[in-house]
Amino acid sequence: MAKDFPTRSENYSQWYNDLVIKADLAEPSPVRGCMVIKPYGYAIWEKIQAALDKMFKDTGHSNAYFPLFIPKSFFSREASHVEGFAKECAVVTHYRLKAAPDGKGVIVDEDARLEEELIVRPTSETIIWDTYRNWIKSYRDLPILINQWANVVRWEMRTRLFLRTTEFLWQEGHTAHATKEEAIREAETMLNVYASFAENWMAIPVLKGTKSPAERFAGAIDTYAIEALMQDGKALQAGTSHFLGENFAKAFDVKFLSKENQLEYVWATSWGVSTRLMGALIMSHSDDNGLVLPPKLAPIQVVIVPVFKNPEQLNLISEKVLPLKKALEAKGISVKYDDRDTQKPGWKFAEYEFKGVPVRITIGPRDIEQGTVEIARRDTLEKETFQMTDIENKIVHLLYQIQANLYNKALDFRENNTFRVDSWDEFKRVLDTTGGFIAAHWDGTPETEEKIKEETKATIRVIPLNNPPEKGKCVYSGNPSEGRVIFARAY
RNA sequence: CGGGAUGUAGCGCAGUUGGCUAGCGCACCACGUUCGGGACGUGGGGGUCGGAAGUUCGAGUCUUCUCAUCCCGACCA
Repeated sequence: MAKDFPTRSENYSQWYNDLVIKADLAEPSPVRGCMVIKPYGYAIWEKIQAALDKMFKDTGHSNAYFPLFIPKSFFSREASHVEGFAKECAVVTHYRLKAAPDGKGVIVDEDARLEEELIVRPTSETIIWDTYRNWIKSYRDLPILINQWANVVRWEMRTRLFLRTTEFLWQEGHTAHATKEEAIREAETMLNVYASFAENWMAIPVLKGTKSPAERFAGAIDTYAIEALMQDGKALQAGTSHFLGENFAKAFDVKFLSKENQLEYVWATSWGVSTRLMGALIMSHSDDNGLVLPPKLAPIQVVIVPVFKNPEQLNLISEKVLPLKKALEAKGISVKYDDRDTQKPGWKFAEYEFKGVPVRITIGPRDIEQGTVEIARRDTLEKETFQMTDIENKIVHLLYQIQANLYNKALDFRENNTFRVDSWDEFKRVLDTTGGFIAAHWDGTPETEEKIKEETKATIRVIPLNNPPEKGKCVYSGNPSEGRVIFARAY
């Protein structure tokens, strides 16, 4: 199925696209910019969801659900928020169709025009803060710590499967607090949740930091983000957490009476990750043989492929495999025993390799004779033959090893592709050769940031948290700088 | 929304200066031999050539219009 699969060095974006489609993760749909997420891809998303959902709940949050549609007037309430999203909103103007006069199909019924248009949510701050107004009267009602799993729509010009689609799935947390300090702490907590998820589950090392004012979320006082480096040297924003200050409370008139009987505005945060994480996962670990999945997020962690010539042989093999499968499952491992006789072993090897299954066990007549199995790992493509005894503990250990190896490989890659740069020529040279993260001095002005973006397409990805202060000269303007920030070309 | 390209079977493509029955590879179906890294042979099914109009005895091929997709820019999680 994956013959004629391009390599990363030949054509990285073609490699990515083909990988997504041929590994059965997702495919383009009849609707421009929207994708169909296929069962195998959705199974990975479900694992991501389950892990994150638990982390949200462990940090005190509850799930709720708000409407898909937002009255247009809500958007004009917070000035910078409108400005940020106005250009990419889908708008519902009518609520009825009717038969076309010529009898061919249906047309929009002009008599069914909505008095106020509805916006398909690009994000839910407005409708949620409009709702919170009624929920919050006293400091006793705070904090509110809510998350929702939802789909949103942003009418993007150019789309790519998972990385940027018109409709995408995500979670958005929206919290309300009595004090500024508590809200900031919340935004930072969630950034740490995201970072820890990325590193421990996705095996992707990330940089934590804040965004420059130009890259900030529309309506935020401060935007925190985790940034990952992809194999082609481009950065990918993998999650954001915003401190929204009192902006939305003021826009939607959400006030509470404090302990001191003072009427005060509520402090807000919002934070989200999307199906874009799937893109990050795919691009971080996969190779020219296809997808590579970290065991913790692989829908199938172990696949068992029998090698047989006839049903009698298969029966002999199954007698060994079924107890092994049970033993592995008892250890919480998801196992697929592919005993189909409609595909050849070689075909199955290639298939599961392409789909990134971390561990493959092969059992054939030879093994039955010798009491062995062959174990192949996807990350290194190594194969080894082991005695059947105590094989389940070996597998458990191997899965841990693979998870750790993928993280370390990705970390090595990032470290080898992060450059301290002090001259403008070097800055441009790095971008045009290897790409990667560039730690450079910046004078702190939006003008310089904009100029750099115009000339190189590189943007400030993050101003790292706990950035060590370091006096220097801006790589572009030569003006004084207080510390290095991270530049890169980004997705 | 600018610049470039492409639409022929599910996918990837060929199809000459217009010519008679539209082809190839992969995939699919049947049978047989195979089965420890994407098997082979034989036979088979599948097309209003993106759409509309026009030129012509005759259009996949020429003309006009139209729609769609992809790439490159501006915008973005």
